[in-house]
Amino acid sequence: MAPRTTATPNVDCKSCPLRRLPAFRAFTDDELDFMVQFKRGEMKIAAGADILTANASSTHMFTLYSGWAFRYLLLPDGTRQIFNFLLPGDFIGLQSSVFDAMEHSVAALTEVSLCVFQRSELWTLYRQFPSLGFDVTWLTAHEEHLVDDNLATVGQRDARSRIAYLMLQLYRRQEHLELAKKYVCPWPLTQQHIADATGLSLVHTNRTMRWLMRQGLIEIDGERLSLHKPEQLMRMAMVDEDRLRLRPIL
Amino acid sequence: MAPRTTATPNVDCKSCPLRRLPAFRAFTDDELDFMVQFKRGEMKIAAGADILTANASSTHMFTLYSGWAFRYLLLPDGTRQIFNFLLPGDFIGLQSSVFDAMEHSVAALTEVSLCVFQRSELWTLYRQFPSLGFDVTWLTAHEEHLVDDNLATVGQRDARSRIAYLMLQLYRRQEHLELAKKYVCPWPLTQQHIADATGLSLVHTNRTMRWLMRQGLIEIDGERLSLHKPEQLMRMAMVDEDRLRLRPIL
DNA sequence: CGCGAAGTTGAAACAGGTCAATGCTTGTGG
DNA sequence: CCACAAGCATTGACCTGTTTCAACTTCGCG
Repeated sequence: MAPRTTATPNVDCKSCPLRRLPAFRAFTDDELDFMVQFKRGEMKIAAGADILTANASSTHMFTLYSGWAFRYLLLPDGTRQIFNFLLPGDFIGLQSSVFDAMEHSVAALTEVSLCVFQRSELWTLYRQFPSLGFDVTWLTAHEEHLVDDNLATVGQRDARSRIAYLMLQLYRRQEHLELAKKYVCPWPLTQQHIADATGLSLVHTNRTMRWLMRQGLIEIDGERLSLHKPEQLMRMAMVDEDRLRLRPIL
Repeated sequence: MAPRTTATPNVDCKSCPLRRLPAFRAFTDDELDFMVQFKRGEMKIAAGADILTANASSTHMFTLYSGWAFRYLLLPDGTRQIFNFLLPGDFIGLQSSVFDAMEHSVAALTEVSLCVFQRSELWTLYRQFPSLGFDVTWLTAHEEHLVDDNLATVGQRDARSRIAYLMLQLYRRQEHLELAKKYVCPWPLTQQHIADATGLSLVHTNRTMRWLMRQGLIEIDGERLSLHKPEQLMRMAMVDEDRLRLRPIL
């Protein structure tokens, strides 16, 4: 599928179902009015395609509306580090707006739909709606926090722990968005994605996942992940209960 | 040395020598006026002491004025992951302002002096000076980028590469601040810091550093690091020339 | 002069990486 | 409808980078 931009939005921000989720803070009418005209359209990207490419400057920014994406970097030796996975409501491309260009790329993991914003309008947003400017900072700080967590995972945890951690984190985030419940969630990742996110080799990722399955801790069937013993997984992954936050969405 | 706050600033923002560096963007008079009254005082923290502690909410934010600090997390099993090192001009404690509390801690690596800001005033900053609000986002995005790099390093590089990378990065940042030149720079880190930042064991960190020294690639004497063959180090660390950016400072 | 923090080194164990082969789907074109 | 290719998952055998344990040194400092 080719990327496609629709000039006339199919979804009006004011009636956006994503925005209505209890996970997201309510906007004022003025803020919503601004968002409506800030939004430039919508766009679909096929699974596997890049949304933004490292070192290329883009004139657009996006909010992920549906599907999964991931931020990553290709190193000179050909290995790929995935920094984190993006779920609906996540903002994409801020770095390319704040600096000239980004140092990393963003790719669609599944087919993805995006709300499109004009980079040149970002400054207007800061000027006219300080509250939205603050939201942009919030989202950036939040994403940094996710990367921090991933760094702690890759730096300090062993293979079992890393994979358990990743699964718990992605389950939690989906649960928060009401995309999952009862420790069962969509799971579009290949083992290669998991390997690249956790810094493990593909082979060892496979072995470790098989081990987790044999222990009856997890189960994967098709694109569906079940966490069978969440408490035990959490102990293994050394995660504490982490508070869910009310968050902004653009 | 006990933490100490001086009510009357010794350094007026308007004549701040740090701010004058070519690395930092020039502020307008209005912005400077605002900063003067935004700043609440100064503070010194002894080497080794925490500046901010995980899960504790602080009413303050800081700009690092002199010395080194680092952001870190203690995992339940006692290991420590250092997310990144902070140098003069870096902003500290945004996460604790944007969320309720931070998930990580920040410690002084050397003795440190800080400019102190009131968290409750942050909102005023966004409202009255969109340009400064944008700067806060800039700094947050920039820090995220640093963590991204560190994650790619820990996830994909081997021991030699990780340590070479860390040294090059810290040299570059110091050079940018005119704290170093000719591939020689201050180096207050212990091997334990390096180990915790790179996700290596202390012993292996030591062996790897010795190896780098025996190869004549680096030299450490006291608190001074020399990079003897920067091109070779860069190849080993797989770093490309990275552009230096004009950055804001608060 | 002695103590603690930081650095150094050897030896042994092991977690995880690499290489290589195999199987299982799924889609596609003849 | 079958054959074949391509992507993904799986497994064995072997190898090595890194960890662990333990000892010993060096240095700064009270």
